[in-house]
Amino acid sequence: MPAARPVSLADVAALAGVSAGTVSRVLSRPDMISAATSQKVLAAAERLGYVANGAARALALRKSRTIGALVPRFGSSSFPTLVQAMESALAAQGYTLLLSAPDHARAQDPAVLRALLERGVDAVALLGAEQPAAVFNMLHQHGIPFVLLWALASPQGPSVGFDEHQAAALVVDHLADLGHQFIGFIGGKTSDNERARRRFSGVLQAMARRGLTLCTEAHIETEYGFEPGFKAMQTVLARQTAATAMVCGNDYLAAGALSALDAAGVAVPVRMSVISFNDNDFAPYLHPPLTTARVPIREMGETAARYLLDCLSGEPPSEPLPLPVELVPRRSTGPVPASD
Amino acid sequence: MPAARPVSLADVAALAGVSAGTVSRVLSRPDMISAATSQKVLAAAERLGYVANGAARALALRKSRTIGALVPRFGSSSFPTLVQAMESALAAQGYTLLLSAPDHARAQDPAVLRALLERGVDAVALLGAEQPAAVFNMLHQHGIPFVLLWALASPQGPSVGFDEHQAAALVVDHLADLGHQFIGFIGGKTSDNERARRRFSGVLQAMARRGLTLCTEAHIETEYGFEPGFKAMQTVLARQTAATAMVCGNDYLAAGALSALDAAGVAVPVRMSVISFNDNDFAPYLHPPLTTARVPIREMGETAARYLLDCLSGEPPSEPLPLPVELVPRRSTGPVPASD
DNA sequence: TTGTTTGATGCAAGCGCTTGCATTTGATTG
DNA sequence: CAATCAAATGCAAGCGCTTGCATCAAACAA
Repeated sequence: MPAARPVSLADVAALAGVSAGTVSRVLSRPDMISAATSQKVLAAAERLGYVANGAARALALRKSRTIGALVPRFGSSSFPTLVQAMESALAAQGYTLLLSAPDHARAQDPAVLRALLERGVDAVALLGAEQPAAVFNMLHQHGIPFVLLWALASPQGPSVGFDEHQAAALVVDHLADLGHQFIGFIGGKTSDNERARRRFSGVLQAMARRGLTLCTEAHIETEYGFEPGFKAMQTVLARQTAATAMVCGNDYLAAGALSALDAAGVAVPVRMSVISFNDNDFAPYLHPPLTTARVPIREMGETAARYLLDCLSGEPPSEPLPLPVELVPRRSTGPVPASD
Repeated sequence: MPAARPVSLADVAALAGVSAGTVSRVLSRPDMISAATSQKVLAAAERLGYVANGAARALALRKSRTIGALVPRFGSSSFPTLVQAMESALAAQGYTLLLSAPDHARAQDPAVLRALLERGVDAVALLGAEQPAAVFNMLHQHGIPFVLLWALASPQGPSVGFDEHQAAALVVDHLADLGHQFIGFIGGKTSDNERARRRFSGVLQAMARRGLTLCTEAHIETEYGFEPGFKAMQTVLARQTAATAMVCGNDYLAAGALSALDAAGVAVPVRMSVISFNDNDFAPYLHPPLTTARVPIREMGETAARYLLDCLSGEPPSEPLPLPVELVPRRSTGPVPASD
């Protein structure tokens, strides 16, 4: 039997024989109230199955203990991990994560942010530093704390991320140290993905620093994902390039590539090395286990949460430091094949 | 310069020279208002950068256009896909998903549901049919629509899911048809996972129906995940069982198992077949590509969203039908090896 | 012209909770 | 015993939005 009208503070107050104000205080500042009354009130609340009305509280308090996260669709990517880490860290402080996961097309739409603000979030986390001006305006106008995820030292605002160049250097140096000179790259679309763009330019720079150049025949831009990685690798194979190593933009692409290599009977790493970025959970279980630059995904989520929480508690948080990246050498990379 | 006080309806009204009520109507029932006033109001709102206060609206309307989802931590599993599908379907109708992802220990804690209710969700989706009575009580008392995910025709309430027995039959029949008689099983902990339990019993029943029995030597229960799958397979291998096929509780376990088999030099499917459930995105890219029973994960999310939305729009939704499962044969299964 | 009708707006009462301030009560002190 | 004080509680004013009802002004009919 659905309650006709949900139990309100006033109901509890009536049952306990006190005023609504008192009930409110029992619930939020128990030390202000005598033990005896507290008991009564708590008992009444319990008996009635009272559940506070968050909207009313948010209205009165002008805050909601809710944090908005604006992270594009996380079909095949590392975002779920990131999101979960945030959610987890926030929940520990009694905050809730309001998740907004627009598809790619709407990810940059200020209307999405607006929807989040309407829900009354106290702070928001956005993926990436490249947001339309309208977004930053709205944020500032509302005087709401925010943080940019997977970005580094952005002039746009506080960001939590890691050094893409460092990650790229890890990857390229590893290959260079193994003697590879002809290196290909399968990456995400630089045209519509800020992260893919930074990753690519990082790799390019790292190669330049080691006196290497990209094997343009073996360079493909595609969507992120297993299938695209598979296809891209097939294409590269068909081109019979000189590349002895492929760096992939992320582990999804790499997994696809490894699969294509396997299907084509190309031994990894004997005839071709494969390396990538992120170290997603499946990386150690590929064939062969994938060498990859571990990127601090979980840590980004946690750091972002902590930063926002600090903002809200009035502490003066300093901009989060870049998080560490690290090469995880596994068996998909090896010395350059003896030239035949 | 953060606005001292956020722009309110009244501010817009003042600027536009109308009453607050009118502004409200312009925003929600535009057809009630003359075009001229609408223009003025909209312009004023625009100029002020007005963003509605959702708490106030929720308070006045007694609904929030927010749906709560209670899904345990989704570290390594299919839940992100499910959640995203829901989010996506809800967003299309202007609803927001409020995600609550407690860790395993708290997943059953009624306090978590309570938190969701406090946030004023209009409906909620829960993972699994086995919830504490307190949870169902709270739901009923609040007269809030809810749906059970990944459950089937539960007496507890409306559920969206698929037939585990059918899925198990698909898997077992496939193996039986290939001539396997000695079959092992690596599954999740039946003691604390309702889904693992159903999966296991489904497999058992399907085997019985085909006159097969579980190779108990090759039966291991463990956590879900790559690593546990890897370890479990190693254990099975060490036991030198007669099993010629392993069914795994999900693709994560199977991927770990395949990796262990590969490391041990056991050819798949020549010397051992591996099959599992779910058809996660990485399944086609394992070595070898994994035969698995595809389970309607995305569809469950969408169906749940639709069901809840129907409830809220006052339509009399019928309990969702079981969704289809399907075997996806790939290369990790093959005929039983010639006995040596 | 005057009485009707109708569409467009204004008014004001909540929605349930928090909180500053006033009040009450019992304890404490001179 | 009266005066003083502190702790505990009640009161009531919002928080920003929606909406039923009253009002008002054109537009129309008579």
